[in-house]
Amino acid sequence: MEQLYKQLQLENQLCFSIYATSREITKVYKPLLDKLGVTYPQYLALLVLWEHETLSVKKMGELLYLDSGTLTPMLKRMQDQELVIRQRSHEDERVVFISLTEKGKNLRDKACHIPEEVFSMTNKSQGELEKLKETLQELLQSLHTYNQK
Amino acid sequence: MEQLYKQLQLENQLCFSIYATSREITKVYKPLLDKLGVTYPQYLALLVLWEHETLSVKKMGELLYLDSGTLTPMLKRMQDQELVIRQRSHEDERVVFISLTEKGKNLRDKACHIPEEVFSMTNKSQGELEKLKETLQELLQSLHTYNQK
DNA sequence: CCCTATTTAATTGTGTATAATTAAATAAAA
DNA sequence: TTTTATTTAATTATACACAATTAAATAGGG
Repeated sequence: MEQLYKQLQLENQLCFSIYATSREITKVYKPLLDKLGVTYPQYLALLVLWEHETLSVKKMGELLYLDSGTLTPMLKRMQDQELVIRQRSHEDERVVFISLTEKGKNLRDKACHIPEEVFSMTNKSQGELEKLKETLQELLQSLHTYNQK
Repeated sequence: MEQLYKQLQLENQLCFSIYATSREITKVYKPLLDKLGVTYPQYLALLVLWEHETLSVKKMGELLYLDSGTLTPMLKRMQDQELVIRQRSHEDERVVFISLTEKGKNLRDKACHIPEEVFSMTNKSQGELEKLKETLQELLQSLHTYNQK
């Protein structure tokens, strides 16, 4: 039983180190994203829109692992800020396409230097972070596949 | 500029792989924690209480990297479920101590097997996950120190 | 063609997160 | 001792997250 209790110690929880690190990263981004007027999840939406130009809500949800309960209100807030346009498909009225406004497109240049600024806070080498990212992407795939079943 | 745009691709974002993995892990825990009647953040609170018996809200916040705006309402919900007791310190009326009820203590035995069940979903070796945890703990420390300044 | 199943967003309700403010209590300085 | 600064929770307001449900539209089978 002692051995089992030991596995419940906070210090031994990989899940907690991921959970806490994720929130600390969001805090590092905060002052940088405040300059752009967006939150961290909104920044992720911009990343995929800068890459894809136009996306359905469903496709964005697949890329970001978020569902419509999260995306719909968030994208409406981004529409209010005139960062994105939401329009229903004519071919299939169930589908809503999201695209960038000029204002949304222009934020890309202001965001360019964010990755290196965040990198400088980590005290880690590029290689170490690259390795970490790859391990997490594999883990993410395993867990996501399991959660889909 | 192309090089800078490339760094904004979702696939190149370590931050996103941490963020998405964290949420997928929470989903893996969901059915296991439903049996105990708690959420994932509530489970983290139980982990530290099982280790420390009694804690102030401040101390719990330091351990979990959460502030009173998150903990106060969460601990009130846990009190409503009769998992914890909240009582103000007599020495310093600003301090609120949190301790476990019998019901809260007893959940420990039901939680014992959760870590190994989650482990089995990862498709990774113990060693690989241990290494991942250590890297993340170092990163967490760097980011937290930076966020405190 | 009609019925059923599926797909897709939106909505609703609950539970975190966090910044900013408030309020109470303690400690420290003048 | 009186004032000032600090500490600690609680409160408030905003923004995610996600499960579950709803509603509309499309697709597929008979």
